Amino acid sequence: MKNLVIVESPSKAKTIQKYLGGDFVVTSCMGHIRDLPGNDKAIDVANNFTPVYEVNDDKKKIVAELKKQAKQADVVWLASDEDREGEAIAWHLVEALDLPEDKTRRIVFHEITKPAILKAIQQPRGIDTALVDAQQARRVLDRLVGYGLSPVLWRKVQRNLSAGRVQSVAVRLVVEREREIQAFTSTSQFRVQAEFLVDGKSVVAELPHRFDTEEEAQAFLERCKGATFTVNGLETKPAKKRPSAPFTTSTLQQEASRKLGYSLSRTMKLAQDLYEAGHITYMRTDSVNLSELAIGAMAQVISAEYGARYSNPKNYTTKVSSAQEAHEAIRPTDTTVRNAGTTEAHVRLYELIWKRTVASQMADAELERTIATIGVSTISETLTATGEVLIFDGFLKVYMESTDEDTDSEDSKMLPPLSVGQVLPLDHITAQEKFQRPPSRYTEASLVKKLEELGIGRPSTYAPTISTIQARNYVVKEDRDGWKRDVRSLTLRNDQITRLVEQENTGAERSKLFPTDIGGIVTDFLLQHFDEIMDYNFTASVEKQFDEIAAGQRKWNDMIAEFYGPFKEDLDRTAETAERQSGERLLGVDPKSGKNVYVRLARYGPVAQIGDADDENKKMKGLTGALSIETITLEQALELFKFPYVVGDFEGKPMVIKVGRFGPYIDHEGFFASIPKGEDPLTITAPRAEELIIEKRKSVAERTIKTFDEDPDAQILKGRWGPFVKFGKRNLRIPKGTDAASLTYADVLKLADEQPDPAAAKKAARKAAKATAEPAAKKAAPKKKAAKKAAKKAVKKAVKKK
DNA sequence: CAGTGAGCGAGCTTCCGCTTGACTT
Repeated sequence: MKNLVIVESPSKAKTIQKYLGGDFVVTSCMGHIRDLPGNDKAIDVANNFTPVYEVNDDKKKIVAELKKQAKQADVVWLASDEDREGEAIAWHLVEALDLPEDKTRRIVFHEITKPAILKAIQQPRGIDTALVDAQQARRVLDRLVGYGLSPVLWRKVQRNLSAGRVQSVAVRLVVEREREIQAFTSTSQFRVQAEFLVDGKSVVAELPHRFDTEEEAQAFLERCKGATFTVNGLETKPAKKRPSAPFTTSTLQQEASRKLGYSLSRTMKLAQDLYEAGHITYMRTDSVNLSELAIGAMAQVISAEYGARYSNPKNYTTKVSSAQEAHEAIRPTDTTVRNAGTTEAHVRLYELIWKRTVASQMADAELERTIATIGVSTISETLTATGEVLIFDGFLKVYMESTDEDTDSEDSKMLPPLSVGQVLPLDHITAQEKFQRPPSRYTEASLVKKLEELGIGRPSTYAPTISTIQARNYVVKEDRDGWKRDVRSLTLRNDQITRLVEQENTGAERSKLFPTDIGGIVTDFLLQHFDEIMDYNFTASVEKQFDEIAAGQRKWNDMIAEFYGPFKEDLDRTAETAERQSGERLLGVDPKSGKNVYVRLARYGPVAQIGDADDENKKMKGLTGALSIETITLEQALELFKFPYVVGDFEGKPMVIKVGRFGPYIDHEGFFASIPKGEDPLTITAPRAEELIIEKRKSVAERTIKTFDEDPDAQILKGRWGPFVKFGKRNLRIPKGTDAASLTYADVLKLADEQPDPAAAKKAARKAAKATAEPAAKKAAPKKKAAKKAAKKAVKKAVKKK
């Protein structure tokens, strides 16, 4: 073999193989191959923060294979991405594969096109060790921060929690936004709009200022009685709309969320599939750059399809300062392909990418905006009517970006032809009460947008980060019901003023991010003791230092040492002095018992408590639904203690309303039915409870394929991925091609025997760990760690085998 | 899933960023 080329992704390897031909073998390493081990030996703090790297467990096979191939090759070309992480991957490959310098070449390209690859081969270089050092600084800093802060949280707040440079700031954003919303008091104003009828067409004009009170609005309408309305001025201005830049990871996530309603992980999975099938370029990118080839190809498609006037070839420059631009923007690999993808969801995402990319290469839309000033004979103030006419649609023919804010500005309409001095016949004037909107809650995608603006996180981590903060229960993605409020309006028609009070729904949310109590408590705790890391500019400031390291102006160990000194002091001081955080609040006094009522975070979550901590007869109830420690009232807390109660009898047995870990439910002598969110468990009626029990029975029956007389704990059920056997607490898989309904109890026992029991495996692994650890414990501690690791592996293996 | 919450204490948890599959009830 003459040449071995190593890239990061197998799909990329396949494409490049086509461009390079027979003298080259192109293969992939699947991203990072080595990393710090997950223990406290990973960084030798006392020795200049020297990191210890290990080949990742899931990369051992790949590394072995690459090593073999590298030995046989004359030249090894390291073609990992052209950024900090990519440079580090190349360096780790040199180290892990023992590559001799004289047969190793480092090459880079930021687009996968034949000319770019061939050019790169002509310009090989060595490893940029300064850039590698910048990556090491990044890696070590993140480990020190994450593994430094998390244990403090275990001690001071709750077990299994985590903190880190990226996730903790993401949570902070959600927590602070929620507090802004809670603190927001919505004031209203009256907006005045007049509607005229000109040749059967409606012209809507607005008073530029709003009234704070109904009385002022009323007074204004009174003054408009009997007035004539005349066009005082007409002004037309040309305007342009520009297409948006092609997609990056973050903008794709935002648009797929807004236009298609996809979650981050769904979008990324679909994009990955399209990428692997060769339909789109790489989907984890921060660049809006398009290759020259792509721009040329698109110009042809646009001219052919829409006419030359619609084509406006151009490249975009990124506005994101943290961008490393190792790849192109996300675009179709072949613009002539209008449809791609195997499922409806894939097709829709591809279409979105196609339209966005093509639109980016099209001409601006041209508009004409008209502003008419309308005088009112009885007063000095004027009304304004605005209209918009599309002169040339340009890129709008293909694509229009949507926005996060669902503004209630009416669509800009066309105005009928008007002339100065023209008298407009009034149909009516309405003063409508308009409430100020509180800041909007984050969606997954808008939180990513915010993080990107702050330079926090990378395209490959946006979706996982948002998943992590939900997995840790710092943040929940939920729908919330709104509430009704009165909206007043006054309408002047035929010199008569009528007043109307209508109800509107407000505050309803869909798929928005809400902080949990634990999210709030952890954020406050970290802000109090580690304000530097929680600062929204922390990442930007360390990034600047990483850049200095990359430029060779600074040694990475020095930078880390400078950071770690004060950080370690904060860690130690906090561990020693900080009290355990429970978010406890005293709500007031229970009128029945005269005891204090508290809310706080207990072991299994937030609780309300009647009685002080040392009260032997204190009572506790878990907080349910949307109740939170921060906002719960005394009345709401006392309501919780009304459970459990009997709502009525059904089939001779009582229906008891209870609140469990997963919310309110009906206990019908051991048969459980949840009370849906949005229904108040305190006012539920007996007939409704019966209905819920019957519904639940039906769904259980539908789910059940077969039961066994021999063992009521064994059932064949329908699951999300087809039929499976529920065997006590275990779930057994049914081999492909087996008719689930025909399984006998003996078959079930056989399946149980064949398939490993993860719980038992875990137990066994623990035991094994203990057995090996105990004799070693006398001598040396490190061996104990090794045993633990072995145990962990054994569990993983046992579970995997299944 | 389904009434938990004391106290003791063993054993455990955790970061960010680069990649795919394997797997999910």
